[in-house]
Amino acid sequence: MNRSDYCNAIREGHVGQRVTLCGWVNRRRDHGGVIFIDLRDRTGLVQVVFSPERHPAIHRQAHELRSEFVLRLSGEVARRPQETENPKLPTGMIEVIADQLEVLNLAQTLPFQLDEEGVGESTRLQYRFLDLRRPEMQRNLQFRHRVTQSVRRALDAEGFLEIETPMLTRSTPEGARDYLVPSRVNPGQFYALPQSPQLFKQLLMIAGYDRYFQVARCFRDEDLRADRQPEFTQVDLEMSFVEANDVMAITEQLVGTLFQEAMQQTLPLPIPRLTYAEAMARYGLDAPDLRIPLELTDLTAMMRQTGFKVFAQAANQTGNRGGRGLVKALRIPGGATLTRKQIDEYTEFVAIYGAKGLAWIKLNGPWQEDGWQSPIVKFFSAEEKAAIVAATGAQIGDLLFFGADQASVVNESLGRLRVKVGKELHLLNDTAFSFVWVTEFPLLDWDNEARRHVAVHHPFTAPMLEDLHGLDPAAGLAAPHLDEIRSQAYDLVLNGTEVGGGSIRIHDPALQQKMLAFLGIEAAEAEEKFGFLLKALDFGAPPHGGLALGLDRLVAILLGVDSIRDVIAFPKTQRAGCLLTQAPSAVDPLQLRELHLRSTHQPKG
RNA sequence: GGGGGUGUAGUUCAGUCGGUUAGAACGCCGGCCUGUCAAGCCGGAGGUCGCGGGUUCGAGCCCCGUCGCUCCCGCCA
Repeated sequence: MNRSDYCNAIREGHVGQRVTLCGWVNRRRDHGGVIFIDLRDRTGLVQVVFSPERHPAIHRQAHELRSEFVLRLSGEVARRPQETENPKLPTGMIEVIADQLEVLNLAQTLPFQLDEEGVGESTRLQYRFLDLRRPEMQRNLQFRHRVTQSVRRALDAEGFLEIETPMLTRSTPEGARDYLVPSRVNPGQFYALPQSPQLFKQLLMIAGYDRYFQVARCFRDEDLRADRQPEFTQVDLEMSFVEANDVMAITEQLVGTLFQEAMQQTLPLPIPRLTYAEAMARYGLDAPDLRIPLELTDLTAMMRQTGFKVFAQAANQTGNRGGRGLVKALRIPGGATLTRKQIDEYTEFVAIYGAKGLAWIKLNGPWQEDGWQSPIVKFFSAEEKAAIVAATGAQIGDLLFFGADQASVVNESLGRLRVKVGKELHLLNDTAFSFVWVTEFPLLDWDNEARRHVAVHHPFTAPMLEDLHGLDPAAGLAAPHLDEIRSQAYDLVLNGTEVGGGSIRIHDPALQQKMLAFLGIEAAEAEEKFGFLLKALDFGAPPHGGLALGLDRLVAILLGVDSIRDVIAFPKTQRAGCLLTQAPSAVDPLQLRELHLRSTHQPKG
């Protein structure tokens, strides 16, 4: 007696047929006489009827059924009697009249009801195997499967080869903290779990595989967020003999295919592009949410001479990139209706990002000077007011927020404020999914703690060659124009979240050496840590580049769920623990000894 | 490392100014019930108020510490 159909497959066309179904008791409705069971499997529900007249023995057995018992049953599919159809169920026109019933397993009362909303996440994670039975989680993981399969089909069709790379690899400097694995065979030595397959995919290009992809697990030992797990999945791809445009075109085709196949939607292509500089100027963030029709206005030039010291000081502050001063405005159309309390809340909000305050002007109108309501308006001349209006396009009824500080603080605080206000005032346009490419990222960033430059993307990212012209690493690391070099790196942004990123890589060994020199990595150190890659570059490395999509984030956004934990079968908590298995855990001292390890941890006592 | 939120029945929550025996809904158990689909009606059981300490005649409530979960900053692409 094997299963003939999934529960949700039964339709009116089956009426009169015998079916055999397997599944869980979703709900029991025992009328004393007739008993109804909703039988559930991963596809959905079907109503099963136990009739005391037609099958008395089976009916008596059905009294003993409880929620989540596992059943196999057979019966005839029947059209439901008139007036008892349930239009809310896809199977609501029919029911199965059970004539055979086998209880495959019993179930204790569940620690939570599967159909209850808002069950605490701790409980759900502790009993994840039950949580995953819920239709919402079934939907999420089944959708994720469709996305993954769609990726495989699309890339296979474009000639990409799926190749696996090692999980036990070597620790490399730069980037995130590694998860380490001690080597038993090599005392005192450690593998690292890969932060990404970056170096291996470059080696595959050098090896001539030309187009590679992998649905790759990546590991980073950093603090968690709603969209960050210690292990996560990337759709990782790399191509030879390409430029940035080629990688972006393939990615757009890939995303377009998965929208068609998994979302049944046609994604408008091509995806619009912004340069990093433009994104920062207009939106303050390198991952702008273009659904929000608000933009920042740069007032720095016009504020150099103002009598308002806070603005003048910021406007005249010099420095590299994020360190220079900036004065910017964010215009909120109709924002004059915001209350003082709301403005105070926004002031607290921007403080999170280092803003020391949040200046504002309400344009109450009618248009005249005393229509301006603001603690700072008294500092501005009539000319300055006119210039502010002209630059921002402010109209009566609007509110202007201002940021004046070093550039990184102004951009981040106003950029985040733009998103928050846009969402809270429901200013989003009706595009459900808004993709944008952000291109021409800076190559290097200054790390104040380490007192050296670090790669914004990673050390193998190719610079834009025109920016490199005439630049000499021997000129020293403090050379101010190092900050001006752009890279051939690009991020894919969806609804204000980075869902992918990549670059054209350096294939010229000399340029790669120069790059490492920019980063303050000595030749000997480079040889020790990246020697295998440097050597490979000497043996006929083709031009190549690629990209990685954050699958967890992408799937979460497409499903409209707030946390990537809801699209991962067995996620970890914010403390990087698993409530189901209790990982991580202490281990037997013998295991440690085999690994040549001793813990220095002192338990609190 | 830092800031915010939170923890009361199996679950989701309420619990007044510190004052009698800590409540509700759902779930669970028992009974009744032949067309329900959040079935219905009647009855019942169920509590280490996260944990530890303190203040008090008296603590779910106040104070200190601690643990878990969560959001954010730092960190991380």
